[in-house]
Amino acid sequence: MEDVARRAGVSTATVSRTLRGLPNVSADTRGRVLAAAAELSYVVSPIASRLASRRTHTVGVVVPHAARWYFSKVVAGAEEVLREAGLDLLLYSLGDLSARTRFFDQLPLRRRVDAVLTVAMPLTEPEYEAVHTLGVPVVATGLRATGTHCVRIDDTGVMLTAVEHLAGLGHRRIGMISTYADQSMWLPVAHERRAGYLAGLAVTGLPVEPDLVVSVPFGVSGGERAMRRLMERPDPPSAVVAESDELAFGAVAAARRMGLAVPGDVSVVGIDDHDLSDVMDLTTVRQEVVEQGVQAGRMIVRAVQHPGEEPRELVLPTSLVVRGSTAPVAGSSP
Amino acid sequence: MEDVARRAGVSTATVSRTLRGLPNVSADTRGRVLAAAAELSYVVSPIASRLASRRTHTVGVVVPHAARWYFSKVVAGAEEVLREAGLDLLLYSLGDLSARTRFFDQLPLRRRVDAVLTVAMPLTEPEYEAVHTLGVPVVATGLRATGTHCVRIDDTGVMLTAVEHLAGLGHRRIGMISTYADQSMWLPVAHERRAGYLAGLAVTGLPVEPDLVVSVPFGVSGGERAMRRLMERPDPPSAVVAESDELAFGAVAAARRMGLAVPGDVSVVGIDDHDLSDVMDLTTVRQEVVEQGVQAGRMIVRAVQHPGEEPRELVLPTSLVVRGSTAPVAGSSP
DNA sequence: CCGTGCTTTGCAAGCGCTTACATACAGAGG
DNA sequence: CCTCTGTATGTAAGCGCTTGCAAAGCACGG
Repeated sequence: MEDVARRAGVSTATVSRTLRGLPNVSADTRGRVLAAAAELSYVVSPIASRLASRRTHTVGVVVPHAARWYFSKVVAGAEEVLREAGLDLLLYSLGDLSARTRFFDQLPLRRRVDAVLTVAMPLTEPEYEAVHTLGVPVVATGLRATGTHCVRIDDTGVMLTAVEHLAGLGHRRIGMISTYADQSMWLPVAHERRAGYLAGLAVTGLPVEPDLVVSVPFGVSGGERAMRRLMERPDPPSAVVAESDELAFGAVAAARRMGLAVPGDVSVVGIDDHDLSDVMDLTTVRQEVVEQGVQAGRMIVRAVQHPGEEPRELVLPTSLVVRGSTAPVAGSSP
Repeated sequence: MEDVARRAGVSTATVSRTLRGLPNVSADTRGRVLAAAAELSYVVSPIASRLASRRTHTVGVVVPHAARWYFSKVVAGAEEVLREAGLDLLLYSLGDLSARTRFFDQLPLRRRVDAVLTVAMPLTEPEYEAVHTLGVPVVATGLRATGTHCVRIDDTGVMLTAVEHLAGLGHRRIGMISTYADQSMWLPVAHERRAGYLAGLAVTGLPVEPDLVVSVPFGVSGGERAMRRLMERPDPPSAVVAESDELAFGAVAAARRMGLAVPGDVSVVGIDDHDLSDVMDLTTVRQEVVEQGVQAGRMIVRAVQHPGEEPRELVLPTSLVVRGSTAPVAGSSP
């Protein structure tokens, strides 16, 4: 920077101001500085500038599992807008429980970030407090959050939509594939979607049969297991809603492997509109995952610029996508 | 840090040495310092330490498309080992061509990283030079690289395996779904896999029919389009290999939508063993994608610690996974 | 011609660490 | 008892920026 200053015939302070686009630099000076910087192909050292300005220009993004479809989409969406805003993104993938406890114990984000983005991470009370000792704004995606900004979808609503769709096709006995807490992650979402399922039954006047809800670990193989459990019953349901498309994929596969036709013998609907849902011909309720990341990124940027604003909540719309995995119930009037 | 020093009755230099685990600190002092740090719940400021030590402790990871299956897996694998080694990971998702040119023009990694990891990014000569002006070690995954470390699979070998499998089932006319350069990404991989396909034909004594190779953009819908093109021919092939599982998914879906049974009318094999390949019942050649990330991460760590070592190349094994999308050719002896 | 209020620029003190170098001290060897 | 090594610690000079404050320059009205 000193070289640039010398070449432009100004002080380093002026170079600094110019390069950061501060207003109180004359056009003439600005030109000389920019020229000098270009000639020397100089870029400021972000590290030095962070130390001096006491801002990290970094946001911590913590996800349960970076490689999963949902999370990688959200992260990709957020990455784009954060980079645009000049913020670095520090990814923490918590993976298993031990990584999670270590993370919240040691809080490696201390002194490293200006904001935190949690992606579908329900925080326990102590975890919540731990994060807040960082003293930086927090934005949550993927679930309802209190006390922080958040962007999410209507998790009960999506399930309600799914059930209504099936009921509209004449299905009277609808099973649900739910998940149980894998390390207490996702818990609230599972809960809300289950509530949506129940609400759907209520709205359409169907009876609740608790045995028709089976809970499995998240993932394709969980979906398979759940489907098998449902369809091996003496009185299997004629339709099944799954908490997510990946579970639904497993369900469809399991049904076919059991010799059942989808949707002939059983209809299946998922939630997400996963990249492969079209290929699987899966009826689903679409959510815009990348968009959630983008919006979360915008919230982060706002929060970094104006800390201490009222927590804002953004609920993104969803929509039913009807494909070939659902059909009128067998035996209904043609 | 000063507070810790005072509390432990030593100088900040000693605190620094202790906290970084340098050897020349007496056990007694070490204990006092650690205790003081713990009591004050002090952690060093990574930023200050980076400025003073002139090392960023950060590695730049550049990928074409962060949200895609392959890339998010590699990144997740690398993230784990880099974090373990105390290195931050700075993700650059290049997305489209304009982002890419901007990236290599401005080189935002300047003064930011101690190493670079490129994931399945064939670099043009100028791009290669640009990256090398950073003066840091570079590791490439997903393709053969010269002049830098790299971890990859045998891209011609996987395709050879796929073709041999089909030939072994009696297929004599095997189509291939290839990709064409979307922004010159992936180019070399596509090339090598096509070479593997041709090698497979040669080895099994099958004739080359250039029309049986169709190139489409990467993705499920590309696979669909390609399959339609192949199967609408007057003389469609009895089997198809796809450059990747995602293309194969599209191919299978397209076949079914055309009323063709898989594998009854046409066998399909992919490359990857994607998370959903099992559910799609797709025969494929498995590669360990997360493991590639892990190994690349290890290489990065080594390279950061011992810069200037000979470029190393690591070729990971692959294996054929036979599922239900391939069967003996119709009309062959039962 | 001088005081005022702007805008533009420079000065210099940090930001919170690391590290070369100097120092102190303890035991070993003569 | 004294020098010689080697280890343990302290001193202080940076690392490369930002920024509060002061100074300088300028136009303007009185």
